[in-house]
Amino acid sequence: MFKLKNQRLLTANSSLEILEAQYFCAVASVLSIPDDDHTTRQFYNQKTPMLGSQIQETSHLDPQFYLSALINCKNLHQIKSIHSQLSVNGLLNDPFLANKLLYVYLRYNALDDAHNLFGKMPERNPVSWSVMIGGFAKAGKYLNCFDTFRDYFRSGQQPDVYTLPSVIRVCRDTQDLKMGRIIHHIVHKFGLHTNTFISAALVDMYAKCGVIDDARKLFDTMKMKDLTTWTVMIGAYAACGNAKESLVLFDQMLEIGIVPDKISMVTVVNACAKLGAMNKAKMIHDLIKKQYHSLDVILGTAMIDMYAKCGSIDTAREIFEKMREKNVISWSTMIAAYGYHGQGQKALDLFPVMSRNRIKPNKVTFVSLLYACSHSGLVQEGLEIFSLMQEKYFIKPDVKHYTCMVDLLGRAGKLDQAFDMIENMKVEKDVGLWSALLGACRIHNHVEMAQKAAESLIEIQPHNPSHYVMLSNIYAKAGKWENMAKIRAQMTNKNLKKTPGFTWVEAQNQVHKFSSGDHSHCESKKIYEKLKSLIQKLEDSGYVPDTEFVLHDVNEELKLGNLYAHSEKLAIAYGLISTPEGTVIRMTKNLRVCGDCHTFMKFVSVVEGREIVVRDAKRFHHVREGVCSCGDYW
DNA sequence: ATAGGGTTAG
Repeated sequence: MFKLKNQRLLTANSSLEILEAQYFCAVASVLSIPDDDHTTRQFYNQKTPMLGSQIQETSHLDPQFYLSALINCKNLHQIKSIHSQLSVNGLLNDPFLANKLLYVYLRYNALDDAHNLFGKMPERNPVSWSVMIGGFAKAGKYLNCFDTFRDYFRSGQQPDVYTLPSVIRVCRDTQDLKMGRIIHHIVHKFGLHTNTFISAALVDMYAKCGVIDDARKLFDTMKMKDLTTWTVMIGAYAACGNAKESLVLFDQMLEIGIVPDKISMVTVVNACAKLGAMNKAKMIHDLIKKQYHSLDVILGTAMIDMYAKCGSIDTAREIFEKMREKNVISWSTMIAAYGYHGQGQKALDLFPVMSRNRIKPNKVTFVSLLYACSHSGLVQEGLEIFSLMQEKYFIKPDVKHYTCMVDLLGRAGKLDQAFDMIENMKVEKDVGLWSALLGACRIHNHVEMAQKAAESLIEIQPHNPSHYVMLSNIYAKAGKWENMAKIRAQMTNKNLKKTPGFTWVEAQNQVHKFSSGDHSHCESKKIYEKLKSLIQKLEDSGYVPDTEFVLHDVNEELKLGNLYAHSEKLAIAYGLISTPEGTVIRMTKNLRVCGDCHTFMKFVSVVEGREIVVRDAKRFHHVREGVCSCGDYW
């Protein structure tokens, strides 16, 4: 029998039970756990078969015992309790124990306690330093991290494979490319470039600092590439808008026999979502099904997003339903999916269900909800959500929430109300916000307000040609030729040229990329012929293209190219895809915004009866600065 | 003992 602190007795019969009880008593006394805490007791008992043999009656002075106690700590209070006992028993001199204590403090985000301990540690070895440096890096305490790294350097130590990844991580998180390159230099100087931890961190750093080519160069020179390295590179391409290359790399990785884990699956699923490539999506899904019985939250959420963006909202919902654990991101993803599929009411319906499941909405959830309202014309509902968010959930609207509201009000024709909202908001106004207003002005032909919006856009981004084109078009429409000339002159003076927008289409398991007036595709001739005949069919049935916002002095061919740029994907689809008659065209983006394109799509779907998946050009990073005329609506 | 990669909006 063993006695606990509060003198209650614990009975044990078999030798194993004696060990269990012994272990539990010892742990409980160190951690100040009451002996009637059954859950905790069960937890420790489970560990007993492995650890029991190490436990002795004199465990209070046994470093090994404290080590396991530290590993099993459940809260900061317990850690502090151990800390003081280690201190009393003079065990802090043991670098193993002290380092573990330091590490555990950091794991519970007790940065100050950790730093304190670090300062008082009688003996600091390289592990202590790397734990502390890593802790600062993870916590986002960049200056502290660099300072400690420097001190470590100065204390006569060399940078090593444990400290450098943390420092490189800081360069990544602060987007400090300059420092990143310096560290890279140091890595070479100390001959550490063969370490995969360091190289993978460097590849990641370059990628997240926006120099993807440097990342790739380093990646290509690496002799030993492990799964993490591949994952970093695959994710990097997806993030910079070249998701196609992500999938190429993923295939290469599989080919050389590297088996993906959940994290790399998430990365490639994300790439598929960005591409909107349904066939690829299904292949990845099969691969995942083979390897895993169930989806974890993150992988499941990524899959919901992927299927929704590839056009299959139903499969997205199925996965959502099947997921055992769902967090706020899973719910927001599903809500957003209904939003851009134009099913605003279904998005709204999910909200109370989410609350019933005790998931607290965050600001992104509300962006998704408001977005859903604006794309389904649910004005009243949107206004209600907007005030609910502030009054019940105490979430302050940021510029994205306001953008949804401006979009919502603007599309509904309540332009003055939208403008008032912009005037009165206390958040910094950005490009997206003014673009939303401008879009609404275009729909409702409000020239004066459009002018204000375009001017604001130019003020924020004086070097973005698309804003000048917009303003010029607005002046042209209003017959303000002098103003228009001025704007055109400004464009010439600043040497601004219009950059094309891109679209992608997936046909027969291949992803094709197009831009306006682009003849680079190998089937280009066929595509343009098909396009021409489609346009002819359209015009025969009374379709009048909207030439209003095309630059006025461009030649006819360019004009046509611009107007129908994004029709190319239809054309290629008709040239290359064969699907059963009567299948409807599935869009990943709600179409109700533009009568022209909608009419066009509907018309084509009736005439041709084929299925394609079209992706929204605006989702791609390198398109963001471009001008998409018709593409805006797709 | 200490180090690198993952999910939602825009």
